[in-house]
Amino acid sequence: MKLVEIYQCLCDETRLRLLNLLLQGPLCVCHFQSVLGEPQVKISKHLGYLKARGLVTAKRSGNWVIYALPAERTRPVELKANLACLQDCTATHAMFKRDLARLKKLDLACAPAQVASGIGKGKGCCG
Amino acid sequence: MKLVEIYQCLCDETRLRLLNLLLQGPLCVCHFQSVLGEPQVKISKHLGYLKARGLVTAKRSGNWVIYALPAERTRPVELKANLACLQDCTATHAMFKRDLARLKKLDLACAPAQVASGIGKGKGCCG
DNA sequence: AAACTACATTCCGATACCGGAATACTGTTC
DNA sequence: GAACAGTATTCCGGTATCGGAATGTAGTTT
Repeated sequence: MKLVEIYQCLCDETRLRLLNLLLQGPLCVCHFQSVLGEPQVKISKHLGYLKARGLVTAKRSGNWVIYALPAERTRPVELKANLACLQDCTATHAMFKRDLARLKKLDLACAPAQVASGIGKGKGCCG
Repeated sequence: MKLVEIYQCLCDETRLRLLNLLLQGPLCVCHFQSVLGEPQVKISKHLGYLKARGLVTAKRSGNWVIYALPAERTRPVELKANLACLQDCTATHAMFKRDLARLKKLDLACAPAQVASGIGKGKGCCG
């Protein structure tokens, strides 16, 4: 993974918000939609951009697709460093804090553990 | 200074190389040219890009223009964090290390202290 | 003031990115 | 299998960026 490619992923505000949320753990697309309040196509395309460059992974689970940061052990050093830096920087900014607050208010009906156990399937995810 | 604007400055390889060099101290344009081996217009435009966004400062000194990172005390937190992160990341990459090695080999005839004292004026800068 | 050095800007074509509308795809429910 | 939910992709216009050639500008030397 080239350093400049990491920065290319970080140079869009929507992607920064997505990654900021992912620092809390895996999430499905509808969570991003409901937290960011942006249209589905926009979210999906930016997630695709990040995935194509290895900054996130995706796995399908029923109707939903769960996005996550790569496992910590497999993260290149530059990515670790920049994610840590990003977390520091977002911690003090209103928009990012607001996103995290909204995330906590979701019931996370399709959070990975619950999806795996079958809870929430077909019941809708984020209302 | 917005976080995303910092990343927009970091998402080009030439600009990463320029900033990596500036972490060592102020430099004039001809130093960048001779270290990077890139045409003048390319260097100048990227420095202009960084200057327009506040990541570097420029002051003229005779024929030369000296570029520098903003004074440490005036650097926004996000910039400090990202410059530190950048320095960590470049420290282990061949191209960036090679640039630093080349920089050390220059006699720095127009280095700020020497320019201020009049040494080097008109004698050419980087040959 | 003419010639020169160092640097910036303008003009141009090529490419990448961004956002939205519409459509396609995948898996589930009835 | 038809309808549905969640997600991805394609098509499109607008805009930003990038690099190079040519030209412009500021300051210096002679």
